[in-house]
Amino acid sequence: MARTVLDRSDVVRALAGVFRKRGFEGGSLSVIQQETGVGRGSLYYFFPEGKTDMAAAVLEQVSEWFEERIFTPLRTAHDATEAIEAMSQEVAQYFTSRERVCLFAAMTLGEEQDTFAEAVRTYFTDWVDALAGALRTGGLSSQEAADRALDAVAAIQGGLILARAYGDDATFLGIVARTEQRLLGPTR
Amino acid sequence: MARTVLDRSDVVRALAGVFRKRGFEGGSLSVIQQETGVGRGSLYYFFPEGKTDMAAAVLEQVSEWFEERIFTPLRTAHDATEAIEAMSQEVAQYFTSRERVCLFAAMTLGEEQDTFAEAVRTYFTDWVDALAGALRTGGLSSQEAADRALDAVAAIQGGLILARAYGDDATFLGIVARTEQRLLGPTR
DNA sequence: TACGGACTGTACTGAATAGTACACACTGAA
DNA sequence: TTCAGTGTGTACTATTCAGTACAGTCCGTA
Repeated sequence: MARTVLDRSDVVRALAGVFRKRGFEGGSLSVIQQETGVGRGSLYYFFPEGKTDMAAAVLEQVSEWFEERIFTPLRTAHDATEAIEAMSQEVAQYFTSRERVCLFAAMTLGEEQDTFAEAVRTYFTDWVDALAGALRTGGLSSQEAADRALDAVAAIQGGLILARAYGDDATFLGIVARTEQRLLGPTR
Repeated sequence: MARTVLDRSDVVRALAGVFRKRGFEGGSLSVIQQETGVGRGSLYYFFPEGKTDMAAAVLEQVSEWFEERIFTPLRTAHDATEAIEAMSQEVAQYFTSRERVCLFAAMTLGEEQDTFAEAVRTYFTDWVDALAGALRTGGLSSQEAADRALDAVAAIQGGLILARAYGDDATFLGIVARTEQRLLGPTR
């Protein structure tokens, strides 16, 4: 009976797509089955705990991507300006190619809130802290760096909401560009 | 059999609470019944189309609140600074007393996206346009006003996400305060 | 060739789901 | 005191849901 053989990370990628489109609660097992082409058997083989396991795996994959492409570069940067420009570019490309949805932000809503509270907090604090570190490297005070970093991450997340509301990438890209300017701008 | 008699706006307010806590998909009819104390019969009496009707009614009520307390004051303001300070205060109080959830933002996710796309777009454009108008009154160029207004609304929305992620109102209030400063700050 | 582990599809179960039907109860007006 | 209108609670249905069970299949190794 077995037809196509997939490995776990393929399934996780497919799941991420479903969750981005339909939300975590909206993506029922039947929908997941249909849209990923992965059967019920395989789904429960890979994720014995069901949907919760699936969401955790997806979040972990997203987390790894950000760690590798955003957080670590920010942390190890010698040139703050370069690092922040790189972040903007990566972020812009990442979200415009993924339905303009941040799955961690989506997990702050609804029932699943509690289940993933810690993972969500870690994701955002990692981002904010890494960015603040780069800003301090660039010569900002600790307080100023922390504030700007927090504001920047908020602006990006809010930008995604507006981009979805407007059905428009340009809005998001504009926000990211101005956020970058503000991060690199002079102290008041 | 009938016990308590409610009117529609009470029910809508109760529904808003449920949707904020559990999300739109998460709030099943049984949960809604239980948490609002409104029976199935009444629910379908007030909202014949079911959950879609309920969500529409909730969004309309939120919309009216913002129109009255935020958008109209911004539009009719003579003193831009005052109007923007008032907006900050209203927004801060509104969201901290409502689970830090913007229901319109929540509707940009998941299945319900398409159903309410127009209402969501209207809500955000109304806000951004009203704010941009106030900024122009304050002496900013059209372009600068539009950019700052968009960035401010994005910052507020992103601030809500971070506040939920951190389980912390202070984060949100800080973001709102700095957003206000940026709105009122000098042109570069 | 045989065998075990990794993987897959399908048929099933009990619980929960949205929505319907309807009898009932209050209220104000005639 | 009747009556219509506005609500309200409950029992019901058909559907969908997450999760289980299990037989079947492919692949690498010996």
